[in-house]
Parts: sequence; C-alpha cells; structure tokens
Amino acid sequence: MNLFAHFQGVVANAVETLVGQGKLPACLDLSKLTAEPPRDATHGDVAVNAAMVLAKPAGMSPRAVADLLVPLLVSDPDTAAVTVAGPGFINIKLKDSFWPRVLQAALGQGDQFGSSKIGSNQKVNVEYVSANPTGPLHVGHCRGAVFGDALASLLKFSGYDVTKEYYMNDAGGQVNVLAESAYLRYREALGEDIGEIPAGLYPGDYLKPVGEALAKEYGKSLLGINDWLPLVRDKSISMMMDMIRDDLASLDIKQEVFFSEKSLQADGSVAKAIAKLRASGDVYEGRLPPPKGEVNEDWEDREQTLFRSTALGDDVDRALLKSDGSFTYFASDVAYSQNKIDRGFKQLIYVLGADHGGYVKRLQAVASALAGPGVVQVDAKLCQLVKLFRNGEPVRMSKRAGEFVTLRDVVDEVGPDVVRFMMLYRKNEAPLDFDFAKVTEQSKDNPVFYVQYAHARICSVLRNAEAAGLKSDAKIDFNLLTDEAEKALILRIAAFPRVIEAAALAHEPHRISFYLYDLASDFHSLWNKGKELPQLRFILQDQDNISLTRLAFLRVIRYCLANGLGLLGVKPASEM
RNA sequence: GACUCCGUAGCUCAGCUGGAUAGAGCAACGGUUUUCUAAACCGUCGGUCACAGGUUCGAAUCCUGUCGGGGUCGCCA
Repeated sequence: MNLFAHFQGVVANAVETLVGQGKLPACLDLSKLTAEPPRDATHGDVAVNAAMVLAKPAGMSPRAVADLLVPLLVSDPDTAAVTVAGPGFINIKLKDSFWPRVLQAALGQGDQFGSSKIGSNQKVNVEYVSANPTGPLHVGHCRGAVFGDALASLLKFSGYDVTKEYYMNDAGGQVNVLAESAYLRYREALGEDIGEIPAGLYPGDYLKPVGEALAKEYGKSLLGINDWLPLVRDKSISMMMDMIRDDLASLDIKQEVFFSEKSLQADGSVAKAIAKLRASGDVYEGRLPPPKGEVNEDWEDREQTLFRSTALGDDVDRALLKSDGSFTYFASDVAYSQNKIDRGFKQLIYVLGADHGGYVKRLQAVASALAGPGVVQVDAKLCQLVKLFRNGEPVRMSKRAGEFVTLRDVVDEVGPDVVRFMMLYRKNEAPLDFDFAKVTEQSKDNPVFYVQYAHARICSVLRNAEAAGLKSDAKIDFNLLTDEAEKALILRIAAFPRVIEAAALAHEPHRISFYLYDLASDFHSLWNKGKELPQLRFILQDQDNISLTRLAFLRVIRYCLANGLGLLGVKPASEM
C-alpha cells in the first residue's frame, strides 16, 4: 500500500464531502492535489497541498479552505493530529499505531512489497538495444540494455503488461556488408589467403566462426555461384544474433520478442502502412530543402515520397523511398510502429543512444499519424554516453579493429551486478563515468558495495538468530520499535511503494538506486547506534519478544533491499 | 542555422512531474571499535541552483531569451 496515495484519496473524499455540503464550489480540479512526505519530519508524516491548490478556484484564502478540511481529516481513524502551517500546508501526523500496521503489511507482502496495480494491465512495449546484427555488443550498448531491462521490470512490478522487444535491422545495406565480410571469412576457412580485410567491411575476428560454419555446412559449393549473398547473409545474421543474445544473457537480459525488419518488407507491411498514410494525406510527393550543417556532396534535389512529419512537430518531412525505389529505414519504422499499434500497445517506449535524439520526433509523429493523436504514448529514453576510465585515466577506443571495448569485456571484468547497478546510478539523460577501479572498490564510496553490504549484514544477523534459539511463544510486536533510528527506517520503508510508483510513472529506474542507497544508510546508522547502545541490537539475550520483532523488522528491510535490487536486476549478496 | 540533453557545494551527483530553511557522497577537519560484519557510524565546514525576464499563493523545477558544454541534423542504420 502506498500510504501517500491513500491519504491523497482521503483528502479528495473530504473535498467532495465539502462540495456536497455546498461549502466548496463544484467542479474543482483535484488533479493537482498531492500528499507527500514533508521535507522536515517535524512537520508530520504527510503533507497535503489541497488548501493552496484549491484556494484560488474556490475564491477563498488557503487558510479558509484548510479550516474546512481539517475537521474532516481529524476524523480519519489513522490521524493523530492535523495542523496548518506555512503558506497553507495541511500536515497530518499519524497515530503511532499506524506504523506497526505498515510493517506488518510489508512483512506479509514479502517479495511483492512495493508492487502495485497502477499500470492497470496497460500494454506497454519496451524496445531496447536493437543493435545492428553485425557484431558483438560494445560498451555503448550496455547502458541502454540495462536501462531498458530495469524499466521493463519496474513497469511489470507496477502492474503493466510489458513486452520486452529487440528490433533487428536485418534488411538494410549493413547486413549485406556483413555478408560480404563473412563470405571472405568463408573463403579463408577453406584455406584461401584473403590478406587484409578491405576497408568498409567488418574486420573483426568474430566473423571467423561464421566462415568456418559456412565451410562446414556448404563445403566449396558457395564458391562458384553468384547468388551466395542471401544465404550467407541469413546465416551471418543468425549467428550474430546468437552472439548478441549471449552477450545480453551475460547481463541476465532476455527479451521476449526479436522483431525482424526484413519480415515487414517481405510481407508487404511497409507498403501497406505507407498506403494508409497516403490515404490520410500524411504522405505526399514533394521536394525537401537541402540539409543544413555539413555540406553533403551526395545531396540531390528531386521529387520524392515524403511523410508529412512537420505537421506533427518534426523539423523536416521524412523520405520513405530511396532513389532506387527501395524503402528507407524510416519506411520500415512506419510499418513497425503500425505493427506495435496493431498488437494493442498503448505505450511505446524506445531506449535509444543520445545519438538518436534527432529520431524521436518522427517516431512520435508516425505513431500519432497512424493511431490518431494521443492514442498511443511514445516515450523515447535517450541514454547519454558512458565514459570508461581505468584508475582515473580515460580508456581510449578507436574504431579500428580490435580497439573497442565490448560489453562482454566489461561484464567479465567487474561482474554483471556491478555493471547493472552503476548503469542505473545516474539518470539516463546524464552522462556517466565508469571507472573500473572505483566500481569494484569495497568501501562506502562505492554504492554497489554499500547497498550489498547492508543486505549481507542483515543476512548475517538472521543467520546468527537461528543459533540464538528464540522461544517459540515469542511474539512480533512492532510497537516495540521506538528508537529514532528505528523510526527513520520505518518511514523509509513506508516510502518504498511510493518511490517505486513514481519511478514507474516517470520511467526513471535510477530513483530506485538512490532510494536503496538511502535505505542502506539508514540501516548502517541503526547498526552502529547499536554499538553504543546495546539495547538497540537486534538479538537481545532473554528478551525474545523484542528480538523476534527486530528480526521481523530486518526481514522487512531485507525485502525492500532485495525487491529494489531485483528490479535493477542485481542479485543481493547474502555475505561478503 | 535548427533540434535535443546538460549547467545545483572545491569534485561527482540527487532533488520525489511546482511546495516549507535546496540535500547526499568525495575532499578537508574532529570524534566512535573488549561489540550481531569498523568493508561501518557520528559531527563540523562548504550554495547568487549559469544569467536575465515571465507565469502564481509559491520556481532549482514550467515558459521565453542569453551564455557555456555534449549529441544530432542523409535516400546511412
């Protein structure tokens, strides 16, 4: 249960009661009404902005609105006191008996604590990675991969019907280059000296197994023929996708749908989607102004088939057909968008690199044109660059052969949990520095370690508890948790569902990482307080009720940590 | 030139879709350990939220403009 959402409802009901009594005018907009944790804990437990938001539309002073609301809120069974403060905040102080119920409920929910139904089973498509199937994933793909996966988990946990998807660009010119590169490796596998890989082809060693596989499967039969390309291309793509899936598996990422661009062209979907847009007047024949910025020698002024994306907020209209009559990449995306709409998705989330920023508006324009304005929500999450460092020194990468750091290199060096946590310890719009030395350091400077250490400490106490042998008639009574440090933790725990919901609505999984850090900090504080004040320790000799209560408390904290880490895709450590 | 992201403490960053006196960590300084994991904790110091306007009860947050930094601007994918 999200207690803040609960009290927002309580306040909304109170307002409606007042409207019913004629004390407040009807048709007030309640959408801006919030209930949130006050900045300063001395103000109470829940801060409500109702009086300030409603004052103007009601034609009253905030104070007058508050005076109407306070009596109704005081009568709520959970409130101990209601005060009006500052510019018109209504601060609710909850009864002491409220918090034990929160802990009890959290304990009962266990690994579901923090989950919600705010998604109402709405169908959401999260498309991420979608790297060209021409080689292994590099470190640049890492962030989007982890981000997309965590966002999908977060949305599932929040009650959305989520599909995790990868779009395979298996139709363009890149995969023909891949095929030519693989064909060279095939000839090499048959014993031919192929020399240097020509410029423009993919030089990486990872294509050698493709050549060998082709040699094994077809012998020399592909040498004499002219139409080897489609066959080699399909085989290469298939093997590259297997490799990419392996790379993703190393981060424990498994997408449910791998959607083929080629299939859209093959089954006529692209032509159909374009025809639909032409019928609605969104596609026309026309000319484009030359591109700004760098001069492009290939630019040619000609009449072409264009999507009227400027009508929907884009900078220029977008071409759908190349001069040779084949579809552009964007044309496939029109059909792909239609396909997603047809599958019933109400939200299309694209996790993209920052270099795709210019693509966002046309994706939104296409969805709007195909489904109607506002019918499907398109949210593009742009992940900024990851800069790699080794002991403070930037890791140099060049695009020449062998000098790029692969996703696998990073995962193999620091482990999947560290990669996942660190990639989510920044909001996606912020650039991220990733230092191999720092992220594996075992100290509080390293947030991954800090959070894991809290979890391990809890597990350690729970192990010790088994040896302590508590009496079987001991009872859990969360009213026994009265210390300031304990209360701080209880408040933090109570905020967990709200953090998850807010992160899900904002599509910002990084909020969970920061929450977990704060939670770990509260826990470490309590732990150390127990060093000075032995009565605050978790297991007390001959005080089985309080010991059992504190152990249950620890289990609730552990659920928060484990559930939060689980959403990030990080495995909690039970010892370190 | 256009679009887009960013600009918050000496450094790295949060800031809960507009709330009350702007928060953490690092660095600096001081303290805590016969103890359930000190791999930790507590305290002090540190701010013109880039700048200028606007919107309103109220702005780091929204709008406009300026400055500074990153990214993008193809019939590529």
